Amino acid sequence: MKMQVLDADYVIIEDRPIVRMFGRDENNKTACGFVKGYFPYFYMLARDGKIQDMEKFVSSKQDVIKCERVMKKLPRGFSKDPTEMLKVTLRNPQKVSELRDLMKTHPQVEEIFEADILFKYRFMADYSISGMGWVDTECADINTHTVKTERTVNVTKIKPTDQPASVQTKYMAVDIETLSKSGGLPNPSEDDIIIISLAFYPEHRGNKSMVLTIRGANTDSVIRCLDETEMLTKMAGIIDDYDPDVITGFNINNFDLPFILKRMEMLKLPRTIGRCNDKQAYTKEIVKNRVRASVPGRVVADSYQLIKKNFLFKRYGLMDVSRILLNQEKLDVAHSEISKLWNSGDKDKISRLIDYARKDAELALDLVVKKQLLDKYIELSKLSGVLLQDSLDGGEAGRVENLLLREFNKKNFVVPCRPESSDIRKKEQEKEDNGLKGGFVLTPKVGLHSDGLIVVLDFRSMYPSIFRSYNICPTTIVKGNIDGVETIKTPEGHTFVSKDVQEGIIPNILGNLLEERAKIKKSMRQETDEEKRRILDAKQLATKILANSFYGYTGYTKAKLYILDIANAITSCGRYLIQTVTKTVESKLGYQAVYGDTDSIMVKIPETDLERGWDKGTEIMNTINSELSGAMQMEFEKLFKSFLILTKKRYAAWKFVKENGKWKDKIEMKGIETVRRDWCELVSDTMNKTIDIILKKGDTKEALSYFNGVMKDLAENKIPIEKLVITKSITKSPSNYAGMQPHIELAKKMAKRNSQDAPGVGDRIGYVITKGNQLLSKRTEDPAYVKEKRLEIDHVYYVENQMLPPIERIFTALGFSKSELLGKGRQSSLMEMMKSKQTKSNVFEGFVCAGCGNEYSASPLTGLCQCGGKIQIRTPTGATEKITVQAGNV
DNA sequence: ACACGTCGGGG
DNA sequence: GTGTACGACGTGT
Repeated sequence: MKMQVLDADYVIIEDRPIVRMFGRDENNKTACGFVKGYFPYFYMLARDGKIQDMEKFVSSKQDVIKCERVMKKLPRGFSKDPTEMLKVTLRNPQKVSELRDLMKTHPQVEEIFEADILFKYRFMADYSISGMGWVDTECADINTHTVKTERTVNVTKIKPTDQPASVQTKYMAVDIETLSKSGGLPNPSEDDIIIISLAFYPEHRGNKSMVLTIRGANTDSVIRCLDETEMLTKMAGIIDDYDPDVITGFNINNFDLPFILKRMEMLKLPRTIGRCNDKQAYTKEIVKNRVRASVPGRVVADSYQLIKKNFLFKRYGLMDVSRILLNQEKLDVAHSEISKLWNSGDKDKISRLIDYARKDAELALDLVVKKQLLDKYIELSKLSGVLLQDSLDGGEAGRVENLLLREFNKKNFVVPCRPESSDIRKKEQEKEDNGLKGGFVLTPKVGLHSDGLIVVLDFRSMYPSIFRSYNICPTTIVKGNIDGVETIKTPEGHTFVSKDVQEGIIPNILGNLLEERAKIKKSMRQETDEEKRRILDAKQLATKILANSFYGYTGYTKAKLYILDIANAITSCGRYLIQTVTKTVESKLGYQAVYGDTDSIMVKIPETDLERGWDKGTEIMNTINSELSGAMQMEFEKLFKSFLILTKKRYAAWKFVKENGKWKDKIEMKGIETVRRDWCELVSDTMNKTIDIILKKGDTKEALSYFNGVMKDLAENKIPIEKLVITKSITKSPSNYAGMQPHIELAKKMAKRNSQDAPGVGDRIGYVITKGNQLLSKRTEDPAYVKEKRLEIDHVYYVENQMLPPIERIFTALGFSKSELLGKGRQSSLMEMMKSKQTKSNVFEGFVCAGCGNEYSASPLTGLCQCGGKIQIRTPTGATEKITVQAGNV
């Protein structure tokens, strides 16, 4: 039997572990393979070579079934030869941590290795099995009541294999409706579930979705239940019947699944909604307010969490998300409406609620299926080895570690245990003291560059390439002196043995990943099938993500292979390289590098024609690359027609790329936010428009006058109130807020006016700021109320608190002052004026009256001479310049 | 600039 | 389960 590994765990039968692999076989049948006879083990290194003492002690321990002397290579620091250590094999995985902790206190134990690896991952690593990977087995079918899969086998041989056929993954979405007795969010210990909706892909017995309810009609896809117990029992039955691989839903990890499981527990129903009868599904609070669900044999993929990780939106509600991503509308029912509809006794109203619930499940499903949200995670699992569930929930460190374990073991190295919390504190301290310096950021030539093109050059896969070209790895690092071995020194003096002596494991992994990525990208270019291209794209993205994780991993204090010297070696090489390139560009080629960050450089060329700029860019790239080693190369892929840089890490550019011989343009922004949830729409609109004018017309004055116009409209109440609405949400009952918060004050006000329709806990509330002399929080108002009562908007607030902070940054970079933004004319302070005059070779000497010629060393506050004449600046040449001096500026 | 706390999604 | 622990955005000395 061949099968794809969707999930894995183990059970103890007759005091022995049995590994279980869940998935689908080559005939698309759900399958479970039992593997017997595999046992947990770990390694111990003796202090001062006193291995026999340690051996004697540990072999006497209960549950130790084997104790062997083995030759293994140590993971930290280069050593030519392996070291003798003890491999301890146990009967029961659950006893490993106990024995490990005991041995840690033993005086003859120097270090323990690989004693914190999950048993399923220990097994998978030893047999080179990856999550979502395929295995080929020799096996015998068995009958058992412990698992529910269509095919269950005892595996006698297992090895990884290529995918034999495409299987159809089954997805099911869940959504529940509940009523809250207490107001606020429903609570499973007191509120019951009234509706459960399920959506299926592919369809389930001809149904795209089904709804379970305890009120309303009984139709084809609506099942009327007597009570909650029957409803939950039927739900479990449908899950068994449909047997999904992936369970999804919108925020199921933090709401629906914990709620369902808690209700099942309270109603004493078995929570065996996974693929086995001996383990129940459960949810666990990881950190406060963060719950993770686990269903044996299946994968829980929360569409809300996936979208939040993969897309940048202002809001992540199901309503907003399905509108943007699916172009579909949610059937909106306000929370307060749910109980009204439910208790109305009206068939149509209840069926509206049922439709609403059905649609929510369908949308949650569509998000995962149509937007292919799992593709990337499936590829990350295949590459790194972790199970799909862990690819979805876990971070980068877990993936890197899983891959490192496999590759270290293949080359006869052992992997250290995860550091204890005391070690982590030490490492954090060390990191703080010695520091981990990041990339080099070129001081930007602030302002707008539109008088020529900007050639943008990037190092491709900079950090992974540095690992490779300097053979950087925990296994190759050399501390102190080493004789007779060829080494490579980084510019900052970190030393590694050369590749010919021993190739580092990380450089080797990265070499494979980068090579794989290049291959995938090549086949992508030839692939015409849309579906296949998408998969290839997910694959290349996964190789990139994984390759880029290694640098961060070495500087992560909780990593098994945290080595600050390595992280620093990487960044220092990066800084050296980008600075070398800058020198080449500026000294040798004579161009100006207007900006650069870590692995990129923006070069200004005196050329406005895109085609000629492209040739020039290619020429610059070639010159740079001819001076770099083969492993480190720069790429030239884009030109900026105009470039507005505000500060380090903040810029906007009008980007041009050549695709299939055609130019494509786009506004690219870094570090400049135009959308933020606490900004009203006017801010985002104005910012985008301003940046557009600056970049596309290169006309800063027009941008300024556009902005002045908006400010004028604001002052004259010409801006539609919708554009001024600020939205925040109420998270707890208004009386529980300690401080004064604008939106909470409004909620209170609205409750006083009309308690029925007032926003409550969990609601989002939109407000505007009105004029008045009370505290700001007291001047928040409901936009509808403002319209109705014709209240005045506090435009000063909107100018100072909303519009200016972000937009001022842009204009300051262009040399405009705040007063110009406000449309009051140039009004820079005299101090600034003096400074700027001095730099322009006109040495400032004082002030002189344009009327009577009277001299002043400081300007009168009025800006006018006693005679009434205008004050001007006096310079040694006698030249004067007209300035408007206004009171209050000195 | 920085540390510290809260909120998000769901009904 | 041989185990790990969110991230963005807000406020506040």
